[in-house]
Amino acid sequence: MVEQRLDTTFRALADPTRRGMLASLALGDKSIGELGEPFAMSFAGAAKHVKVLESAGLIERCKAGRRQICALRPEPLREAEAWLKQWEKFWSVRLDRLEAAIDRDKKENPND
Amino acid sequence: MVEQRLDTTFRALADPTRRGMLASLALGDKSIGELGEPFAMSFAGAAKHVKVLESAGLIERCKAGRRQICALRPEPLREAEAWLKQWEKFWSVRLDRLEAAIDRDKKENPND
DNA sequence: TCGTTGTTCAACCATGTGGTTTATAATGCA
DNA sequence: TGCATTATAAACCACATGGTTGAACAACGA
Repeated sequence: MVEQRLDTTFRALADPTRRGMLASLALGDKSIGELGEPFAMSFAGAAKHVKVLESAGLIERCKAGRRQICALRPEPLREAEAWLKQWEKFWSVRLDRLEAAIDRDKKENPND
Repeated sequence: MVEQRLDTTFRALADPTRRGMLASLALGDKSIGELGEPFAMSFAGAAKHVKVLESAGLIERCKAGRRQICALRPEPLREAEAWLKQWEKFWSVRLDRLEAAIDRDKKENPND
C-alpha cells in the first residue's frame, strides 16, 4: 500500500546522510564508495545507508564491473510530496489570517 | 538549523499512527485520549506518539482543565514539502516523456 | 470529600538503527 | 598468477523506538 511506502520513504529521508546521498545522486550516478566518501564513515556504514535508500525504492543499483552504480529513482519522493500537499490548505489558512491581522493592524495604527 | 528540523519532521511522519493523528487533528483540535482512541493501544503509548509530534513542532498543546488539547501546527510540514519540491524537476522529466507519449497516442487515435 | 477521568512519569521489554570491525567474496589490472 | 579495489555479510555495540504496566497526580462532578 501507499501508506507503507510513505513509512519507508519518510524513514529514509529522516537522516541527513541519506538526504546528502540523494543530493549527490542528483548530480549524477555514483558508486557506493563515491556516495559514502564525503561522510567520514566506514564503507560498510555507507553501504547500510545505501541499502536503506534502495529498499525504500529511492535508488536503484546496477552492476558495472566490480562497482555498484546507484541512480536516483524519485517516484517515492513524488508520493511523499503529494501527501504533504494535502496540508497546504492548513498553512495557507494561517497565512491568510496572519495577513488579515496585519491589515487590521495597519488600519488601526497607520503610522507604525 | 533547517536540516535538523527536517530530520525530526520526516522521522515524525514515518509512522502511520502519527500521520493518522495529524489527519485527525486536521478535522479539529483533540485531546490525547481522543487522538489515541482509534489506534488500539494504551493511553501511555498514544501519549508517546503525541510527544514525538510535539517535539517535532507539528502540534502544540494547551491545558483545558484536566485535558490536554492538541492543535495542528503545519509549519514543519511546509518546510518538508519545500525540501521535496527540490526534486520536482527529476520526476517532471519523466512526466514530460509520459505526456508526450499520450499526446502522440491521441493524435493517432483521436476517438478514444 | 470521594470517586472518576485525563494525564504524566518511570521502569521495563523487544526490536530497530547507526555505527564499527573483520572476514570473505568478486572483479580488474600489472 | 598475484595484488589492489569494490562490495557483501556477519557479529557486535550503544542507543533510540514503540510498546507495555503500574503508580502517582490534577481536576471535575456528585
